[in-house]
Amino acid sequence: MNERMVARSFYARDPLLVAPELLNKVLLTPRGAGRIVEVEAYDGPNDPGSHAFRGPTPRTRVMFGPPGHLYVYFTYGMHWCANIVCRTEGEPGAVLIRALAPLRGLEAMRAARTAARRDRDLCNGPAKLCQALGIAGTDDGTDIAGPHSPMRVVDDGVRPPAEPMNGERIGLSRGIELPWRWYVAGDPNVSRTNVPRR
DNA sequence: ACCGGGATGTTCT
DNA sequence: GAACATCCCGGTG
Repeated sequence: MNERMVARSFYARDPLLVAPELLNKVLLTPRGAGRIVEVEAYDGPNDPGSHAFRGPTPRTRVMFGPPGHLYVYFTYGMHWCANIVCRTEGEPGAVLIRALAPLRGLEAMRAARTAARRDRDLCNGPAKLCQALGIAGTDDGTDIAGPHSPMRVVDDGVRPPAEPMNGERIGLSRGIELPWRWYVAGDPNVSRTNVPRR
């Protein structure tokens, strides 16, 4: 199947526009690949739920850089989560990848995620997919939009859903009222469906 | 199925 | 010292 790489200009926009358009695109890594089925937008200085809300810190500096790079952060003392940086240098914004439908590298994913009892548990959460694909702190700042990036997003012809599911983001204490989570209706790899929609 | 609590350590107040 | 863009396990129904 024809795979077209998502260009940097795609990411150089408002994360609220980028997020739903990432649905059904494919995240490619050296370890495996998966179709993006759930995302959340984080709107930088306008968003109390964003790590960038209070300005840059050593941890969040990548989010203030150019678009098309990975912002990978460590949380709860054991988990990594991965975002794609949006907008442009000095104007932070990001899209958190929350779930993938595994496509390739299933054996490696199973080996990396011994707690997963079924394949749908391999990548159905932001930290799970990082564990499955081996994404960690060393990947913070990785360019995923360069001509030879080993990690990148491709469009394989499956279009984003015309009417994605949409609702409040998960796990936040601030900015929870903003409906900036999108996911593919009916996909079994979505982390949670039992939450408000609109 | 649903719910509650513990794990585990970096980041920022 | 508290918060944390989470996950896993063991309880109950």
